[in-house]
Amino acid sequence: MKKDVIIELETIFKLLGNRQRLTILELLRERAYSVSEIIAILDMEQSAVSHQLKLLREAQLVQTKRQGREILYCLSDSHVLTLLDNALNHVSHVLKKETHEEFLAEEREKNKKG
Amino acid sequence: MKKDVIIELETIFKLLGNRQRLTILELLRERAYSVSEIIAILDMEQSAVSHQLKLLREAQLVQTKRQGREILYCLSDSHVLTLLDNALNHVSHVLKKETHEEFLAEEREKNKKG
DNA sequence: AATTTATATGAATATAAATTCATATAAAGG
DNA sequence: CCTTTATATGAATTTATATTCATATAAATT
Repeated sequence: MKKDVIIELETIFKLLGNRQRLTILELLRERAYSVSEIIAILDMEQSAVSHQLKLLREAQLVQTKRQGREILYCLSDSHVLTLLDNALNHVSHVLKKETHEEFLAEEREKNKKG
Repeated sequence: MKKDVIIELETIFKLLGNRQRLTILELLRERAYSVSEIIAILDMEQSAVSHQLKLLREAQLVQTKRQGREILYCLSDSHVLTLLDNALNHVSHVLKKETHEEFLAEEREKNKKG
Protein backbone atom coordinates (compact mmCIF):
# COMPACT_ATOMS: atom_id res chain seq x y z
CA MET A 1 0.00 0.00 0.00
CA LYS A 2 1.25 3.46 -0.87
CA LYS A 3 2.55 5.73 1.85
CA ASP A 4 0.07 8.55 1.23
CA VAL A 5 -2.81 6.12 1.57
CA ILE A 6 -1.43 4.93 4.91
CA ILE A 7 -1.15 8.56 5.96
CA GLU A 8 -4.73 9.24 4.94
CA LEU A 9 -5.89 6.18 6.84
CA GLU A 10 -3.92 7.32 9.84
CA THR A 11 -5.52 10.75 9.61
CA ILE A 12 -9.07 9.48 9.46
CA PHE A 13 -8.65 6.83 12.16
CA LYS A 14 -6.91 9.31 14.40
CA LEU A 15 -9.90 11.59 14.02
CA LEU A 16 -12.30 8.79 14.82
CA GLY A 17 -10.20 7.72 17.79
CA ASN A 18 -11.58 10.36 20.11
CA ARG A 19 -14.62 10.15 22.32
CA GLN A 20 -15.79 13.71 21.75
CA ARG A 21 -15.53 13.51 18.00
CA LEU A 22 -17.19 10.10 17.93
CA THR A 23 -20.03 11.42 20.04
CA ILE A 24 -20.45 14.38 17.73
CA LEU A 25 -20.44 12.14 14.64
CA GLU A 26 -22.89 9.80 16.31
CA LEU A 27 -25.21 12.73 16.96
CA LEU A 28 -24.89 13.94 13.37
CA ARG A 29 -25.99 10.54 12.08
CA GLU A 30 -29.50 11.58 13.06
CA ARG A 31 -29.62 14.92 11.30
CA ALA A 32 -27.81 18.23 10.97
CA TYR A 33 -27.23 20.19 14.16
CA SER A 34 -25.97 23.70 14.82
CA VAL A 35 -22.85 24.20 16.92
CA SER A 36 -24.84 25.57 19.83
CA GLU A 37 -27.17 22.57 19.74
CA ILE A 38 -24.18 20.24 19.79
CA ILE A 39 -22.73 22.12 22.74
CA ALA A 40 -26.03 21.95 24.63
CA ILE A 41 -26.89 18.34 23.84
CA LEU A 42 -23.47 16.89 24.48
CA ASP A 43 -22.63 19.28 27.31
CA MET A 44 -19.20 20.19 25.99
CA GLU A 45 -17.18 23.40 26.00
CA GLN A 46 -17.84 25.77 23.13
CA SER A 47 -14.20 26.08 22.22
CA ALA A 48 -13.57 22.36 22.42
CA VAL A 49 -16.52 21.62 20.15
CA SER A 50 -15.42 24.26 17.70
CA HIS A 51 -11.89 22.85 17.59
CA GLN A 52 -13.16 19.32 17.08
CA LEU A 53 -15.56 20.41 14.35
CA LYS A 54 -12.72 22.18 12.63
CA LEU A 55 -10.74 18.95 12.52
CA LEU A 56 -13.72 17.00 11.23
CA ARG A 57 -14.34 19.67 8.60
CA GLU A 58 -10.74 19.69 7.43
CA ALA A 59 -10.85 15.93 7.01
CA GLN A 60 -14.08 16.32 5.06
CA LEU A 61 -16.00 14.11 7.45
CA VAL A 62 -18.58 16.82 8.03
CA GLN A 63 -19.99 19.68 6.01
CA THR A 64 -21.45 22.99 7.03
CA LYS A 65 -24.05 25.41 5.85
CA ARG A 66 -25.15 28.63 7.38
CA GLN A 67 -28.79 29.03 8.41
CA GLY A 68 -29.40 32.50 9.67
CA ARG A 69 -27.11 33.05 12.63
CA GLU A 70 -26.28 29.43 13.12
CA ILE A 71 -23.98 27.09 11.31
CA LEU A 72 -25.34 23.63 10.70
CA TYR A 73 -23.06 20.65 10.68
CA CYS A 74 -23.87 17.36 9.00
CA LEU A 75 -22.00 14.26 7.89
CA SER A 76 -20.32 14.62 4.51
CA ASP A 77 -21.10 11.27 3.00
CA SER A 78 -22.19 7.74 3.75
CA HIS A 79 -18.64 6.38 3.83
CA VAL A 80 -18.27 7.71 7.34
CA LEU A 81 -21.44 5.98 8.41
CA THR A 82 -20.30 2.71 6.90
CA LEU A 83 -17.00 3.07 8.66
CA LEU A 84 -18.69 3.61 12.00
CA ASP A 85 -21.04 0.69 11.42
CA ASN A 86 -18.22 -1.66 10.60
CA ALA A 87 -16.31 -0.58 13.63
CA LEU A 88 -19.42 -1.26 15.68
CA ASN A 89 -19.54 -4.76 14.25
CA HIS A 90 -16.03 -5.40 15.35
CA VAL A 91 -16.65 -3.84 18.72
CA SER A 92 -19.76 -5.88 19.46
CA HIS A 93 -17.78 -8.91 18.40
CA VAL A 94 -15.04 -8.08 20.85
CA LEU A 95 -17.54 -7.17 23.57
CA LYS A 96 -19.24 -10.53 23.24
CA LYS A 97 -16.00 -12.26 24.15
CA GLU A 98 -15.13 -9.98 27.02
CA THR A 99 -15.18 -6.30 27.72
CA HIS A 100 -12.10 -4.19 27.73
CA GLU A 101 -12.72 -3.61 31.43
CA GLU A 102 -12.68 -7.34 32.18
CA PHE A 103 -9.55 -7.67 30.12
CA LEU A 104 -7.79 -4.94 32.06
CA ALA A 105 -8.96 -6.49 35.33
CA GLU A 106 -7.41 -9.80 34.28
CA GLU A 107 -4.19 -8.07 33.41
CA ARG A 108 -4.09 -6.52 36.86
CA GLU A 109 -4.62 -9.95 38.42
CA LYS A 110 -1.78 -11.40 36.37
CA ASN A 111 0.53 -8.62 37.49
CA LYS A 112 -0.30 -9.25 41.16
CA LYS A 113 0.49 -12.95 40.82
CA GLY A 114 3.59 -12.60 38.59
CA MET B 1 -25.24 4.97 21.76
CA LYS B 2 -23.99 3.54 25.02
CA LYS B 3 -20.88 4.97 26.60
CA ASP B 4 -18.94 1.72 26.70
CA VAL B 5 -19.51 1.24 22.99
CA ILE B 6 -18.16 4.71 22.32
CA ILE B 7 -15.16 3.86 24.46
CA GLU B 8 -14.58 0.64 22.55
CA LEU B 9 -14.85 2.51 19.26
CA GLU B 10 -12.41 5.07 20.55
CA THR B 11 -10.00 2.34 21.56
CA ILE B 12 -10.04 0.58 18.22
CA PHE B 13 -9.87 3.74 16.11
CA LYS B 14 -7.08 5.08 18.27
CA LEU B 15 -5.16 1.89 17.61
CA LEU B 16 -5.76 2.16 13.88
CA GLY B 17 -4.79 5.82 13.89
CA ASN B 18 -1.09 5.15 13.86
CA ARG B 19 1.16 4.67 10.84
CA GLN B 20 3.29 1.91 12.35
CA ARG B 21 0.34 -0.12 13.51
CA LEU B 22 -1.47 0.36 10.21
CA THR B 23 1.60 -0.76 8.32
CA ILE B 24 1.90 -3.83 10.52
CA LEU B 25 -1.78 -4.69 10.05
CA GLU B 26 -1.46 -4.13 6.32
CA LEU B 27 1.44 -6.58 6.25
CA LEU B 28 -0.50 -9.14 8.28
CA ARG B 29 -3.34 -9.03 5.75
CA GLU B 30 -1.13 -11.17 3.55
CA ARG B 31 -0.27 -13.88 6.04
CA ALA B 32 1.16 -14.46 9.50
CA TYR B 33 4.60 -13.05 10.19
CA SER B 34 7.03 -13.47 13.04
CA VAL B 35 8.13 -10.43 15.02
CA SER B 36 11.61 -10.54 13.53
CA GLU B 37 10.18 -10.69 10.02
CA ILE B 38 8.02 -7.66 10.76
CA ILE B 39 11.05 -5.81 12.10
CA ALA B 40 13.11 -6.68 9.03
CA ILE B 41 10.44 -6.04 6.41
CA LEU B 42 9.15 -2.78 7.84
CA ASP B 43 12.53 -1.61 9.07
CA MET B 44 11.35 -0.65 12.53
CA GLU B 45 12.92 -0.86 15.97
CA GLN B 46 12.49 -4.14 17.81
CA SER B 47 11.15 -2.51 20.93
CA ALA B 48 8.77 -0.27 19.06
CA VAL B 49 7.34 -3.20 17.11
CA SER B 50 6.97 -5.22 20.27
CA HIS B 51 5.15 -2.40 22.03
CA GLN B 52 2.81 -1.87 19.09
CA LEU B 53 2.09 -5.58 18.79
CA LYS B 54 1.28 -5.66 22.47
CA LEU B 55 -1.34 -2.96 21.96
CA LEU B 56 -2.82 -4.75 18.96
CA ARG B 57 -2.88 -8.01 20.91
CA GLU B 58 -4.59 -6.44 23.91
CA ALA B 59 -7.28 -5.04 21.66
CA GLN B 60 -7.70 -8.47 20.08
CA LEU B 61 -6.88 -7.17 16.64
CA VAL B 62 -4.11 -9.72 16.24
CA GLN B 63 -3.42 -13.18 17.56
CA THR B 64 -0.21 -15.03 18.23
CA LYS B 65 1.07 -18.53 18.15
CA ARG B 66 4.53 -19.81 18.87
CA GLN B 67 6.38 -21.65 16.15
CA GLY B 68 9.68 -22.89 17.51
CA ARG B 69 11.65 -19.86 18.62
CA GLU B 70 9.51 -17.36 16.85
CA ILE B 71 6.15 -15.93 17.62
CA LEU B 72 3.83 -15.57 14.68
CA TYR B 73 1.35 -12.74 14.54
CA CYS B 74 -1.78 -12.76 12.41
CA LEU B 75 -5.02 -10.81 12.19
CA SER B 76 -7.68 -11.99 14.63
CA ASP B 77 -10.72 -11.86 12.43
CA SER B 78 -12.13 -10.48 9.22
CA HIS B 79 -13.80 -7.53 10.92
CA VAL B 80 -10.49 -5.76 11.02
CA LEU B 81 -10.01 -6.34 7.29
CA THR B 82 -13.47 -5.01 6.55
CA LEU B 83 -12.77 -1.99 8.67
CA LEU B 84 -9.56 -1.26 6.80
CA ASP B 85 -11.26 -1.75 3.45
CA ASN B 86 -14.05 0.64 4.32
CA ALA B 87 -11.60 3.20 5.50
CA LEU B 88 -9.78 2.81 2.21
CA ASN B 89 -13.02 3.51 0.37
CA HIS B 90 -13.47 6.72 2.24
CA VAL B 91 -9.86 7.67 1.76
CA SER B 92 -9.87 7.13 -1.99
CA HIS B 93 -13.07 9.14 -2.09
CA VAL B 94 -11.39 11.98 -0.27
CA LEU B 95 -8.22 11.67 -2.33
CA LYS B 96 -10.21 11.97 -5.55
CA LYS B 97 -11.45 15.39 -4.53
CA GLU B 98 -8.16 16.71 -3.31
CA THR B 99 -5.27 15.47 -1.28
CA HIS B 100 -4.68 16.48 2.28
CA GLU B 101 -1.48 18.15 1.09
CA GLU B 102 -3.36 20.33 -1.39
CA PHE B 103 -5.84 21.17 1.29
CA LEU B 104 -3.14 22.25 3.69
CA ALA B 105 -1.47 24.29 0.93
CA GLU B 106 -4.75 26.10 0.36
CA GLU B 107 -5.07 26.82 4.04
CA ARG B 108 -1.61 28.33 4.05
CA GLU B 109 -2.54 30.57 1.11
CA LYS B 110 -5.66 31.74 2.90
CA ASN B 111 -3.60 32.66 5.95
CA LYS B 112 -1.15 34.71 3.88
CA LYS B 113 -3.96 36.72 2.31
CA GLY B 114 -6.08 37.16 5.46
C1' DA C 1 22.61 -26.01 32.85
C1' DA C 2 24.90 -22.36 30.20
C1' DT C 3 24.37 -19.72 25.98
C1' DT C 4 22.05 -17.89 22.24
C1' DT C 5 18.10 -16.14 19.90
C1' DA C 6 13.52 -14.07 19.83
C1' DT C 7 10.41 -11.36 22.02
C1' DA C 8 8.52 -8.58 25.86
C1' DT C 9 8.47 -5.15 29.33
C1' DG C 10 9.41 -0.91 32.39
C1' DA C 11 10.77 3.47 32.87
C1' DA C 12 12.50 7.82 31.10
C1' DT C 13 12.19 10.99 27.64
C1' DA C 14 10.35 13.09 23.52
C1' DT C 15 6.50 14.27 20.78
C1' DA C 16 1.82 14.98 19.71
C1' DA C 17 -2.81 15.88 20.83
C1' DA C 18 -6.53 17.87 23.78
C1' DT C 19 -8.15 21.45 26.72
C1' DT C 20 -8.65 25.96 28.20
C1' DC C 21 -8.69 30.84 28.08
C1' DA C 22 -8.64 34.94 25.80
C1' DT C 23 -9.79 37.07 21.84
C1' DA C 24 -11.30 37.49 16.92
C1' DT C 25 -14.65 37.35 13.25
C1' DA C 26 -18.87 37.58 11.03
C1' DA C 27 -23.63 37.78 10.38
C1' DA C 28 -28.12 39.48 12.35
C1' DG C 29 -30.97 42.58 14.71
C1' DG C 30 -31.89 46.64 16.69
C1' DC D 1 -23.37 51.42 12.61
C1' DC D 2 -23.42 49.54 17.20
C1' DT D 3 -24.58 45.49 19.85
C1' DT D 4 -25.57 40.90 20.40
C1' DT D 5 -25.24 36.17 19.24
C1' DA D 6 -22.89 32.30 17.14
C1' DT D 7 -18.82 30.38 15.90
C1' DA D 8 -13.80 30.28 15.11
C1' DT D 9 -9.02 30.76 16.14
C1' DG D 10 -4.28 31.25 18.53
C1' DA D 11 -1.48 30.34 22.09
C1' DA D 12 -0.43 28.36 26.51
C1' DT D 13 -0.96 24.57 29.33
C1' DT D 14 -2.12 19.95 30.38
C1' DT D 15 -2.48 15.29 29.24
C1' DA D 16 -1.78 11.26 26.37
C1' DT D 17 0.97 8.68 23.21
C1' DA D 18 5.22 7.16 21.04
C1' DT D 19 10.07 6.24 21.17
C1' DT D 20 14.13 4.74 23.10
C1' DC D 21 17.19 2.35 26.11
C1' DA D 22 18.15 -0.94 29.31
C1' DT D 23 16.87 -5.10 30.96
C1' DA D 24 13.89 -9.28 31.61
C1' DT D 25 11.91 -13.59 30.10
C1' DA D 26 11.45 -17.76 27.81
C1' DA D 27 12.24 -21.29 24.64
C1' DA D 28 15.81 -23.61 21.87
C1' DT D 29 20.43 -25.14 21.10
C1' DT D 30 24.86 -26.58 22.63
